[in-house]
Amino acid sequence: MSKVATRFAPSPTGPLHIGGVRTALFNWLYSKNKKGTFHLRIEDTDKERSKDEHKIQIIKSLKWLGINHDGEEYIQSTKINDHINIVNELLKNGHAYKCYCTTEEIEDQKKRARQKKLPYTYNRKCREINVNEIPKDLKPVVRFKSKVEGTSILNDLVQGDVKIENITLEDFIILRNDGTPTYNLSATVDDHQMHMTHIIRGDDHKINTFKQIQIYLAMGWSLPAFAHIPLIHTIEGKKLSKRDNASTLDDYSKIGIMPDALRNYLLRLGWSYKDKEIFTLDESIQCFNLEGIGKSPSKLDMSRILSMNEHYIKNINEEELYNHLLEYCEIYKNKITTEKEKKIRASLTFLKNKAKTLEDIFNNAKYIILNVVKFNEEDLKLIDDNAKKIISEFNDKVLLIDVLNKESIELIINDLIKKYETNFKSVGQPLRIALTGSKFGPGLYDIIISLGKEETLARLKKII
RNA sequence: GGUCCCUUCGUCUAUCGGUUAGGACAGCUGGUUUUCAUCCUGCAAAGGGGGGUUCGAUUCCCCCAGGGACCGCCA
Repeated sequence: MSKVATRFAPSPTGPLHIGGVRTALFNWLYSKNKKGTFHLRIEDTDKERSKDEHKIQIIKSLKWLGINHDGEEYIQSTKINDHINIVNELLKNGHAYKCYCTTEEIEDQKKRARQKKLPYTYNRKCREINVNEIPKDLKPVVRFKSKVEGTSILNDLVQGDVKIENITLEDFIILRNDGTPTYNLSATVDDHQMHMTHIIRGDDHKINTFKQIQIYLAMGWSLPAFAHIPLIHTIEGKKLSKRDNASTLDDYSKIGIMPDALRNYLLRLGWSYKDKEIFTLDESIQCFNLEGIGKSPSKLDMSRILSMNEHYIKNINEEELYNHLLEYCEIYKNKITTEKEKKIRASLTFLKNKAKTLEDIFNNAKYIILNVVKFNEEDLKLIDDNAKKIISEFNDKVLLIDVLNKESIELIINDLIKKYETNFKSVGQPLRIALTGSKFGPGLYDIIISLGKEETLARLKKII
């Protein structure tokens, strides 16, 4: 048994979406579990739609998630000559033929089939074309001579044995009339030349697999194993498409989802290992297997992504969390300056307890990160004359104490509550607004301590 | 329409013929609490329908229904 080799083969015609990421993840995990290799192939043969920026985005996305490919990226467009050579061989050994039917002709047949409500397959007209019937002025396409009789069986590693009548497979085109090879041919040749042992891909490729197996057979190549994983559906139950919202990795990183959390979520979407929910990267490699992949499609559930992220926020060490936050804020929010760093680090323990995302942490920490406190009218109204009096008195008392800690602040607050015969809210809320510009956020004592005496007094002064 | 796949709480899933059908997320209670949360109690919530096989089916087989994928000179 040769060493396991898997690949992920996206086309750079759009940003990589979450379904593709999961396919990549499964391929990567499988190969790593088997101590094999994982490769990245860029299928950029659609010159019209392939964009370099998408290629870059794909590689960046995989890297962000911690998926690294072995070896160089395999660029499909550089192998076109190899593909064409195989087409010629297929032509030579009688497994393919030139087809002179025009697009108009084919379209017409399709239309007629639709009207009669019959399934359309190419009528194989050019299979046995006479030499003198060949139109001189037409450039032919090359079609693969599919089997007409018998049944093909795919021993799928996820779905089990899948049978199909060969007659339902049409003589698919392997070379266009402009001389370029098509997907099924190129992918097969590449997989063979890359020595892939396991092809793990979306369920939507199943028919392609039957076509591709025929090419392997015609060339006398040994077959890789195939596994078709169920697709991810939207909440409406439809295949995830590039047009769907929130389906690229960037959409998730933008709201402060961390790569490990998304990786863990994606792992458990359509795959299970008893009741285990949380997998470190190493554990996921250790535990991953094809048997655990479910057969039915699964729906994307944002609240689970969020709660997974929350779990990681609360459980990874704070050094690591801080680094994630630093990077996140720099890219999407406001950069955390070095002088703020100390304060943020010291406050992370309470900041993170109120957060599901890095964005939540940022929002909770805004009063530290931003230099200016922004107020809104509504909240400002809550600081009435009476409140100002309390704030002013609080200010005076803070001025007198040396050590600002929970006990000393609590003492002052409690005194004020007693003196004004009121409750915590009417003392705490105006103070909170004065200091942070918000009714919500971390605990008041935490806010004051994190700000420090000097900054606290400075902010209070602006209100009173 | 043809071919293929799928079907357990709202969602992700466990169960590999015998269970009070388990867990997680979301939901709803109650408690702690300094706003908002966290945290801790608890509750509710599922085998699409019909036939078989079997002493016994969520589990095996068949049919039906529902959902999905594919049906490009895109990949």
